[in-house]
Amino acid sequence: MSEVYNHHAVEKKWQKVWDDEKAFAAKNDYTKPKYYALVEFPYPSGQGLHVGHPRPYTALDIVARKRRMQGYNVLYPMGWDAFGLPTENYAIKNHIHPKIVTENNVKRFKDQLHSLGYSFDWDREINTTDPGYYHWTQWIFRKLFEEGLAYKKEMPINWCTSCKVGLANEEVVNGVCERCGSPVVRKVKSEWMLKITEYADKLIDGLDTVDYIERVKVSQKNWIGRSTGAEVDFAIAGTEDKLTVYTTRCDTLFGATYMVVSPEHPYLDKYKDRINNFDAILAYREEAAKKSDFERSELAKDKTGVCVDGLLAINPVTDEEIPIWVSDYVLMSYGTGAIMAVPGHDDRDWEFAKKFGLPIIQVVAKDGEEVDINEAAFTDVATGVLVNSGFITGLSVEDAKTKMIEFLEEKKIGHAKVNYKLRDWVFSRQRYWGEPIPIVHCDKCGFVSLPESELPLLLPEVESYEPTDNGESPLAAMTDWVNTTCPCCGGPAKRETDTMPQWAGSSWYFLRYCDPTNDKELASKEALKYWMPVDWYNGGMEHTTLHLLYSRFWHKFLYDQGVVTTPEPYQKRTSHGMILGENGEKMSKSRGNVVNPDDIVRDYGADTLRTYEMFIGAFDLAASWSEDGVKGCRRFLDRVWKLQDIMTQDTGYSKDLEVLMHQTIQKVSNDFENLKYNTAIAAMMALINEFYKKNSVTRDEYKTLITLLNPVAPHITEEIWEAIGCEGRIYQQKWPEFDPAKTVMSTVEIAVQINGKVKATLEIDKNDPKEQVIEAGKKVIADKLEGKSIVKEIYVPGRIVNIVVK
RNA sequence: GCGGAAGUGGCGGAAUGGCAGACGCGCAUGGUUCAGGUCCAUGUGUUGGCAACAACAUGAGGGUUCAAGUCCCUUCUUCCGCACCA
Repeated sequence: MSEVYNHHAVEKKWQKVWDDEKAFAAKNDYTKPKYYALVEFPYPSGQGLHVGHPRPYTALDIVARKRRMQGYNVLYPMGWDAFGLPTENYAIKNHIHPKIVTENNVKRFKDQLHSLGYSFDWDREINTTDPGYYHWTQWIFRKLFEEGLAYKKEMPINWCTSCKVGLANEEVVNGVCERCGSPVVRKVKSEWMLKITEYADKLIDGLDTVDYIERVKVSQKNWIGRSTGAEVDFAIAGTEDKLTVYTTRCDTLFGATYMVVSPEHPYLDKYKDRINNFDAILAYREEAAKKSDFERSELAKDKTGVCVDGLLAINPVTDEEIPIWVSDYVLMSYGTGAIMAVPGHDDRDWEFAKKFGLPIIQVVAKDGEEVDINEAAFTDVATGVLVNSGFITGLSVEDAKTKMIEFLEEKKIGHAKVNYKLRDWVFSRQRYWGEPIPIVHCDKCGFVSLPESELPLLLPEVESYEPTDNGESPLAAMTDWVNTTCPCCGGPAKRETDTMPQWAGSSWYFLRYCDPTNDKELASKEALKYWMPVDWYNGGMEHTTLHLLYSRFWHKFLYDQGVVTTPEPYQKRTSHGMILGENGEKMSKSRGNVVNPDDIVRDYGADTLRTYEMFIGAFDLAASWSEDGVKGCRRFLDRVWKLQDIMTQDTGYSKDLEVLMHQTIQKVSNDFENLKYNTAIAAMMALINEFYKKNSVTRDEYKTLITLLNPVAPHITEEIWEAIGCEGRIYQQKWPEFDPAKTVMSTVEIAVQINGKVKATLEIDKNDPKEQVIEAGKKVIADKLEGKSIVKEIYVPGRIVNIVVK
């Protein structure tokens, strides 16, 4: 009899063996076929690993282990995204240097990951806070600056009142700080910006060349928000100036009965002498400025505005004078900050016109039906036909747009135009624990980047990491660090004191894994050429419009610079669902439903945790934790272990299980590729149930089973491999193969139906001809066919006979 | 409002248009055990029936089809993004 399976001893034993053997180190042999599997590297928080982490890590560990068994040179690396606010806040509170906090957290995370038996190549471990790493983060920033893609701009930013730091739009959630939940207000500050908008088209178009799950592509496209339309100039009566608007519906130009400009529109100041109610407009602008973006949109239902008294615009196709209004529903940050209002055919304009009694006229009618535009705006593009619109009357909306653009371009009063919702990326943070921005400001030369030889620019030691109330980084107080000389003219200059956002280090880390210790370049050309692109990248949906988009942007920039050799960083992107608490709610301390993976590893073992997290449900959907489910997986592994007691020394597969063996190999192989880990494990459970039913398993059947199971439960299968006296290590074995011809039984049981309802079953040979099977089927249900007339007979090979009767 | 995902037993969840509920949990009965736990066997969608069996079942309502959880239309609910983007 085999001993009871002792996960403590077995797991420790094999983890040490794998370490000693450097079992999972990627080889620098660039002649072998490669496979690069990647999971998002964690932020080493003080809480330690969460049971959510192992889900994606295990999934790609399975892929990585399987690929090695298939003969690939596999790169499956891990590292630490270690700059960031929680560490800094902890450091401030406990008076410990963030570097020490990070070291402690990393150690804890690493121990935890190690205890789970992942096949990471720890020789390639990276840490974004390591100067040898952020050297190259700064190098890329420098390059962005040199190419004009990094610029400093005075602008209203999202300011977190508690973190005392500016946030990117992506980091503001429902008007509060994504991280701490404190309110976010607008504050004008001078910030470093990255021109991600320059890459908007490339970021959209590149999506057609990669294998990402559909919802990731859709969200990135929506976030970038490309819209095609036209810019149109409206003359301002009595001036030489034009008020330019952006519209996606230039076909409705004849229906523009007024205009609206954003409260911040520069023309308001330019023409203040002509505006009779300028005080009212200033008051309105102040009101609007006080509101955060969130409040503006929260109050969206109730439109507000002021008419600009003294300025009139001229509709360029009707030549009629129309009023100009100011309203905060027009955003200065999108389009031109001004719109033409077509209340008949735009819901927002309609609402505004109703409220302020502005004229609503119809210029689009529904094809063949009456529409009452006094009841609601008519906005349907598909069925719209132009009316009351001069030279475009009678055309469809699409045709009218084309014709109108031709007209505008000919008259030089407008042109086709593409706009994006995407904004440039606010790239500076007023914090200590981030990469210093390698720029100095010189009164004579302006902003100057540090020469490459001065990189890395080390983060200096400071006395206090507290952010300052005036919004300056703690670095600003270090005058002897701040004051420097200009690399350009040698005169006095000041260093930039803001640091980079957390997203900087993670925007290129996958490149560093290819060549992690290189001190001459971010990675050698050779290494990049061999390893890139990442073949399979799995990560959270929450990063779709943040890290995933940012890193694609940086990578495309580096591609344009000739630094990397592929236009896209990731060939395939998948996403895992969240692990919820037992009660189906999100795990959180306050809900008291947090499960610590250490406890599970201690009580049931790493293999059980891995198996359970893969078995819990469809990989891409959220799943609730269940301790009973964990026990079930442990029971399965125990049953795999105890197969040793019924193993025979027979070779090959036994006759009666041969088909099932081949089917299982096929199913497990396919399911591992298609994120269907749960059904792969179910298939292995079903297989061992058959072994137990027979009360025997041949040596080869057992070897195949544990080889299939090895990527999921690497420790126990390694131990069994050794215990039953097999040569070498199981991780070095070849992935089992199946013979497609042997995945089908020669005899099958089919269902016999009358009118689609099963009435009997029938054993047939799969090669029996159709007529013979139908006859046999009719025979089985002969009594039920009496007195009925047969209308139709259907045979689905190997599945069903259906007799249709009246 | 727009976009995305999901609604199937007591629970987690399976089902290239072809026998709905694989696999697991839980539960029930029996066995092993001094006992509890473990482990083993059998059963387990609902309703009716001693039974064989029959009828009903994939959020709701229609449709296509010999055949629908799956395809089409209408509709309800939940979750997650985005949200005055002209």
